[in-house]
Amino acid sequence: MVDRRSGIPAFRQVAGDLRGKIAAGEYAPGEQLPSERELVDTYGVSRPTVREAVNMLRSEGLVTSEHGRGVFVRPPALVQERVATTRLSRAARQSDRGAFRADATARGLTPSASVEVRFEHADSRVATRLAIAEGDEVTVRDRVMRADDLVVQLAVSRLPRELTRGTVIEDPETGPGGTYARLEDAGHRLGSFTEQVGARMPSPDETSLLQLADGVPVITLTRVAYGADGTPLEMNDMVLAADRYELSYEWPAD
Amino acid sequence: MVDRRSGIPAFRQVAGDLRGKIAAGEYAPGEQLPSERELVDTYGVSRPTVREAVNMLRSEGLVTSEHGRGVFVRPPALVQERVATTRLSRAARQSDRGAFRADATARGLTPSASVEVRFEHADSRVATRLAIAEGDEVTVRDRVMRADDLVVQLAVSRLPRELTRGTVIEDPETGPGGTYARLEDAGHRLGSFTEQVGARMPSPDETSLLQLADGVPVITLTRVAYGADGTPLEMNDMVLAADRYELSYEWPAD
DNA sequence: CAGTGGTCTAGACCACGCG
DNA sequence: GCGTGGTCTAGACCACTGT
Repeated sequence: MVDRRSGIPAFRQVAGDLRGKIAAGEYAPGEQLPSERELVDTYGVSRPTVREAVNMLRSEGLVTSEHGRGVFVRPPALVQERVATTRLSRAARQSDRGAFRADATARGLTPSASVEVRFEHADSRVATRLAIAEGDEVTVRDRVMRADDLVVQLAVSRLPRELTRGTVIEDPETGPGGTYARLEDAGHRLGSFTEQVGARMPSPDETSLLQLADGVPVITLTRVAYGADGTPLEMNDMVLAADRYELSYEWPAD
Repeated sequence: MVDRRSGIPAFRQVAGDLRGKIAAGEYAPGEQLPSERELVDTYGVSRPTVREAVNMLRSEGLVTSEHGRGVFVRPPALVQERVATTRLSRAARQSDRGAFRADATARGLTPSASVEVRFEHADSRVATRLAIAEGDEVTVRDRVMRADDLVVQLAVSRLPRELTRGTVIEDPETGPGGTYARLEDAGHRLGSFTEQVGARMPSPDETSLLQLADGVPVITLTRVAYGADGTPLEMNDMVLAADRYELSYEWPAD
């Protein structure tokens, strides 16, 4: 029963109580919560009030609701670690068809990807990152990556058109080692990488593409690959489901 | 006006329409949306339906509502970049009082922090990361970091008690260069760092502490500092507001 | 079929900001 | 005082899942 005189809104009290019971393990992961109509009786509030409480928990990622079935405590997602430094090593590049395929195969999943290649003119952000002039032509590889038919990652890769003309980088299929291997074939030896990491809530498009549950943010990742002389060769904007990935970096102390 | 026969819920149509107008710049950043009662007339739906649409946009981080004032388009937050490799260099360590203070000062902000030191016994996660036995004593430094009195970061640092006994690491104030400098003073030369990055929605506690707007996730960051011989010296669990930080990493291609 | 969550209404009253 | 968002009710009907 909620305390009417406390000044705390009823739906917050209900949400807080349920949250506490989930944290205490009273409702275990995967377990079903009492139905909304039961909660109405338990707490002595109306159904919209109960629903507002449940919505709160959903947007925190604590529960999911399934139409016609019930509301369930979300089991902790299995995160997969993604170690940037080793997965992009030259050795890894030579052994397989790009880092993504290598990762998935190593985990016993069947990787697949839809690739679409197009060409566009650099906007200011792209021009800055690739150190080219605004309006210069860039090759864009737009990829949707799946593991066992579940979309796990979106990636948009951009390169100065000069670097890709006449290479298979302008084909959907780039062959063993992926784009980076083809760049090195063409004489552009890789020198270094940078990655910038952020997080935000997904757009509705991303929610449906990545099949995200409520309350799951996306990790945004922008990688730039530089040549041995420091020239930017490629930038790659990636979007990952935050409940499925954890990024890992390592570097020497000095 | 919503289309009643489309099968798309009314609140989604309203949310979609508003989202489109925000994306198109029809409602510019910082600008006020029409009041809920106006939207009721515009779309021909009830007020709870309008509110559900607005709630959707809030949990996407697109708008904020201010009681008694109105609903406003959220202006893009100013992110501050945080380059892991350079900010933790030995040079940076010698010049100031830890990386956080150096960052804030460089940006013209007044840094402050509340530090609380306590001792606890390692649970399985901590034991694994620090390569000690479960139950071993660890020194815990619990910090709330502020820039101009705004809380920007939470950090919980843990070290094996053996390494800190008799050092100022067990005091709230660790002096120039912070914990890492004191570890090196004690003969524990740093060898490497690892950082694991994830994202999730904040708990209610974090929301109020970090003064997070709706629809803003937090970035979780676990750093482990290793000695030159590979022994873990410290682990640091950090929580950052995702709309205020962007992490940056760089490493050589091979 | 019964039970679940999903959508929606037409109100009511409260709390806050501002002129 | 007036307009704003915040909270809450007591229903109604729909859509989906299971038996």
